[in-house]
Amino acid sequence: MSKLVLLDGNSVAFRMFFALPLLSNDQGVYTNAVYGFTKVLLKVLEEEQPTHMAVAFDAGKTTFRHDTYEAYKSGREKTPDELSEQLPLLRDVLDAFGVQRFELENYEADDIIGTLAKEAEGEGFQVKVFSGDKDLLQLVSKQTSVAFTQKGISDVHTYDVTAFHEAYGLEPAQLVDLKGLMGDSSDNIPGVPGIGEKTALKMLKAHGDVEGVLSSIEQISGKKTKERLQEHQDQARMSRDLAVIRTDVPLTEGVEATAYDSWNYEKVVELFQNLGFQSLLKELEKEAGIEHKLDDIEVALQKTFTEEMTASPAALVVETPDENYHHSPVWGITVSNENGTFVMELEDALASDRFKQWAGDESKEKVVFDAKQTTVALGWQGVHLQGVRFDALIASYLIDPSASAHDLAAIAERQHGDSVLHDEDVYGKGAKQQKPGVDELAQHIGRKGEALLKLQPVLLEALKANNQIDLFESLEMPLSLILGRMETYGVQVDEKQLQMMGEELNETLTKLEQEIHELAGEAFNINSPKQLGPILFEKLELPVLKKTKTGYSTSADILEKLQDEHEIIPKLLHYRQVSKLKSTYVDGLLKVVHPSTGKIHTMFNQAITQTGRLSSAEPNLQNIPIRLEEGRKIRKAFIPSQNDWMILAADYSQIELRVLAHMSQDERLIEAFREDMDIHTKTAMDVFQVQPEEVTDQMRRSAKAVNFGIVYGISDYGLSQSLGISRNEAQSFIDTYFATYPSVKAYMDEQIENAREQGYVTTLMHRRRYLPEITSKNFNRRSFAERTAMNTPIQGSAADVIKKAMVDVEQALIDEGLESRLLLQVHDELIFEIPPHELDAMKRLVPRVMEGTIELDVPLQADVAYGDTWYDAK
DNA sequence: CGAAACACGC
DNA sequence: GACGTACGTGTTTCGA
Repeated sequence: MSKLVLLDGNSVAFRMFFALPLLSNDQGVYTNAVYGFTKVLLKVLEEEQPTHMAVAFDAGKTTFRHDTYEAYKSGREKTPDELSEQLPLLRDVLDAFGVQRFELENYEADDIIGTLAKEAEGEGFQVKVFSGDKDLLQLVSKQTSVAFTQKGISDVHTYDVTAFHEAYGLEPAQLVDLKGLMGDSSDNIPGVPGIGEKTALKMLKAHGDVEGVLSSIEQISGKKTKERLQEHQDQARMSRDLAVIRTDVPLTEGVEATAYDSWNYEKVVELFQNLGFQSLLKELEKEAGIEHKLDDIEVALQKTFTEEMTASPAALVVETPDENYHHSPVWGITVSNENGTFVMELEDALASDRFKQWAGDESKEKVVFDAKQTTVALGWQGVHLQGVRFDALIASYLIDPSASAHDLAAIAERQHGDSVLHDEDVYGKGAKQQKPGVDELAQHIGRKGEALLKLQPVLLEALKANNQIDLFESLEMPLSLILGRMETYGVQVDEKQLQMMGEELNETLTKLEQEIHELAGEAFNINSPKQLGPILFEKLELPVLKKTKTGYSTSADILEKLQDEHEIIPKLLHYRQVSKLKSTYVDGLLKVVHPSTGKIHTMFNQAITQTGRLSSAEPNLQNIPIRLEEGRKIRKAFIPSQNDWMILAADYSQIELRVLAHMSQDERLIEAFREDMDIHTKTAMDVFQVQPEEVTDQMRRSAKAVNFGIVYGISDYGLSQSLGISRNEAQSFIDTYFATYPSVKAYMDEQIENAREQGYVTTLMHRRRYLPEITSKNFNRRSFAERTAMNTPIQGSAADVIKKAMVDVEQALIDEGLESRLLLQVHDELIFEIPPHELDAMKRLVPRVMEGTIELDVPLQADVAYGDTWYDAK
């Protein structure tokens, strides 16, 4: 059967413009709307497989609708220049794809679509319309369905007759009558004042259409409604007419001209190159099965580690194909220096004393990508690596943490075109990963070594230009070695303890499961929100407070509001909590215990967060439960690795707010910290203007939430959610806070100003975060960038401080000849294991070093706790 | 295999 | 007038 796909060009481009960040290509032309439009087009062509296709555009400013109603679509904001300059490009896109386009003076795109759809229907076509707004829904019929993009590119809602009935309870043709009565503010269609969607729907269900309603005014209930209908009869008729999509537009060509065959590969490639659509080009190549070939480089496959390989500096690659370098095999080693590029099998390298000596020689300079991975991977092979001077991963991350893919291939591509293939393209991914033949492997990892050597001076220059040499050399590089040691050393886990807890949790789960099924009256999978939703909100008829895009929301904050509605709720909440503990923390941790040592070796990612914080993965040891006692018990399973040793934890008190006090120079905040006051109580006193003894729990809770918001850059909405208050109240809290601490306000404004002027904000130690969206026309994007501008210097500087403390603590341990070991970092907290005889020394040393690592205008404070397990270090 | 929903920490 | 709202990691379910 023939299938015609019709796309509303302006409205899709408009949606995409606001949905996507303001991208521009290398000539400075904005391309986000074109990009989004192209994505939609590609998707439509692939998924719909149309035999016929056309895109309609609005032409000119005025249409026949303005003849009947001058104010049609008035009051709309002018199309931003950034968008209108993209519209001509859409035509190039369509031409390259060989898609017919239509536009006609005096008519809107909607009318062209209506006309083509009608004609196609007459010829027995199946028709599908794509648009960014709902006006076109009136075209829905047996043969025609209408899809509109909600937000983003992938979120598309399709309406056929059935779906339309379900959504509106009307016939598609009645949509115009609906608009006739209720109007449409976006098109400035007046409708009947005072009549909204509810009333209009009710009347239409009873009387069919606008005429039907008007001729039975007497039967309409409600005096006001009656009066309004009487008074605005003509306006209702006119509004209805305005909403009607024409199906008789005098097009010069009809459906036969929209026949679609396929697109021309060369033309599309050229177009994408001009527009700078790298990712789309890649997709094209993949689909066309075009393999990315690079010219072979000269690589020497070595059996022995020769003298010429020891030249300094050298790039070193230790190829670990699995993401987890603690367990990954090593597929090969590259050394690249002035004498050439050399690749060795691991076994051959390990058999070479000269290699081990070279690796351990501090004076032999090594350039690597991911110093921690390289050092740790060699460490597991019994090779002690020293002399690592430059880590391209960390350099790239410091230069711009947002540069999404910090993999060598991507960095090399950015700096000097593609010279390294992506691991995925060489090895395959997931279950399909495979070790290639020696020659292919040698080429691949040889290229990595060469790229590294070339990259190093370029990245170094960029670091210099950013004033980040000190940050790089004195903070992040030393830190990466420390993190590597922490990871390799690992944390001891009491497996028996975990297993016991697992059994207890299982019993609780079985019991709760039974009770929940009983209360629900049927058995179902409690872990499935999709099954749980209907049970709660249909079967048990609990009030629906929030929906997700796929169904009912059953998240904890919603369930908490339903606590008293049904006794199943508390049990559900408990079930969720216990099930999380069991799966993530008991089973999850047991799964990653190293079989021979009984230890857990996490990986700290030093190059991922946008603020400069670390993250931890496989397992994540930065989110072990603490808030609720039941979960906190998990910490009993984290124990010292040697008999009689202890766990010692030291955490900074309010480090972010102290950093804020220092950077903003706010006198009240500085004073509060100098006098060591409880900061939330102090904030409550200042904001509510009360004496210390008048601060209620509620006041302190509110103040704490506001401080939390300051630290994490949450919005008025976020604050309102966490306090369970309205958005307005939340906003007025924030306003009062800023009025109370004017220097903080000034500081925040200054950060936003910085971001606007330089494009980025910085931390105490020159860490950087770019915020291009600070100038976005999209309110959300701009607001988010503004909050980020305020928050990143605070959170990022706090991250700087604790990172420096880690470097200092490690040095102090060496200087003092202590055996205590740093195990973990949890953002504002350091965790050690210590021999008992070092307890007194560590109790003094750790806070002293942490507090003294940097001098601010407020004192830093670190509190120490210790015990036999992590649980007891409280 | 990837997306969505949910939950844990800071 | 609506937008969709700290980050990062991990588990489970579910549909392609």
